[in-house]
Amino acid sequence: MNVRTLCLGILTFKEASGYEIKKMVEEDVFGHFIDASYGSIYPALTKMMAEGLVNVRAEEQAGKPDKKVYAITPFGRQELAAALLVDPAKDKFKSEFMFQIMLQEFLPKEHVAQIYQSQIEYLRDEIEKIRCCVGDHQVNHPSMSFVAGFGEASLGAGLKFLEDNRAQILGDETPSLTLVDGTLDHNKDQIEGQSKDQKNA
Amino acid sequence: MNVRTLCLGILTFKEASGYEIKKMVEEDVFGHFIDASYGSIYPALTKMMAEGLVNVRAEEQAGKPDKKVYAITPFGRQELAAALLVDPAKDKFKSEFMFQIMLQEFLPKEHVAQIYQSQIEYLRDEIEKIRCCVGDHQVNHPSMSFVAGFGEASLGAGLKFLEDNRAQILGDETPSLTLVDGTLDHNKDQIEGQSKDQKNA
DNA sequence: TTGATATATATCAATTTGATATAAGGGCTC
DNA sequence: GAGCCCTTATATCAAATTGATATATATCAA
Repeated sequence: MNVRTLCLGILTFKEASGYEIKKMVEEDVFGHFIDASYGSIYPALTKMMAEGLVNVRAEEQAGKPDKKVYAITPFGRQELAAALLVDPAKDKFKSEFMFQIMLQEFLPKEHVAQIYQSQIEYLRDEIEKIRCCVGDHQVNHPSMSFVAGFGEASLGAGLKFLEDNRAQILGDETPSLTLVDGTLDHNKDQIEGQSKDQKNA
Repeated sequence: MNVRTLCLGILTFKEASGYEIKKMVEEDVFGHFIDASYGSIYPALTKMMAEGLVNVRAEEQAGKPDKKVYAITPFGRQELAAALLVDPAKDKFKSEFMFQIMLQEFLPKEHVAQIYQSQIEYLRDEIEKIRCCVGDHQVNHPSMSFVAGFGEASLGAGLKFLEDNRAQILGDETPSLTLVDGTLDHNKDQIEGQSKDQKNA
């Protein structure tokens, strides 16, 4: 599946600008199983406009550049339906965190402890975001709550595993605290010595 | 993280050819959280050889082309350690299956039923593969069993969700086996319209 | 015998990423 | 009231990566 199909699919839920589509695949329920960058979204929309799969409405805005709001056309829906009628590709999960864990022997203990904690916090955040999505925003769409439920289940199980098997990787620190109320906080073996200005490669 | 780092990481476990590295990211424990294609692996190995990060040993084989077995050098290990000392990028999960489910209204019912069943079987296979990996093959490496455990937990929860929430997407077919202790409740009356079994591949 | 599958390396067009440029507005602080 | 960062918004582009294909041989099955 390519970015074209992805954009068409999103536009069936509501009309949107390229910028908004990007936000949706970053933050919305969509974000948990699809991905795309500006560099592919904008050209895809331009091309699909020329082909009549979408149409545009320029929304003038004080100061900011005009927002180009795209909407899917009947022809676009037709193309989408055709593009979807294939066996979906296998799920793909990428995790640099897991890669680093596999190679922990090459890393300072403090680094491993730090990324482990960050990963736990990241997963908690993601789960929280899904719950918010389902709560406030209209996840009236039945398949949306299904997809959200799946994400919550998977991420929840992963999080629980990380919480339960900390000792396997980090030796022992914070042994069994999560049982009380779920708020583990104090790492007696401090990580504070390290700066946290590491950049992604 | 790029393919270079990925190859170096894998080569710390054992020396391997480009072909074998590809197999490893396809089938081994690695396969559950990293990915790479021939088109990126081969050039990466060639370049890293020129840079002294790996070295090669040509293994002659009857008939087949010589196998070029790559091994990581001390300099390669040094570079790997440096490349790993960054905040890992966010996990990324891609699922065309979920995308199709979100857009099920554009798809024939039978197609949805078919991909749903395939997805369940696919997840069962993946979990089985992980268990095999841990069983026979040497997952002596402690972090390998950790990573395998994480995968099993996440995939297992996802699989259970699909099994338990079938009705939410497919209407009703194959209704109740998991209902004994399950949390889902509001399934009193079902539409018994179609009970065709679809076990197509 | 034909076809399919597996080992093995390699290339390359097409797609996609990730970073950057441009431009205006708002908010923060000092 | 200047400096700075963040957000909205579109767009481009080098570099990385994919996915498909080519080449060659061996084996197994129909």
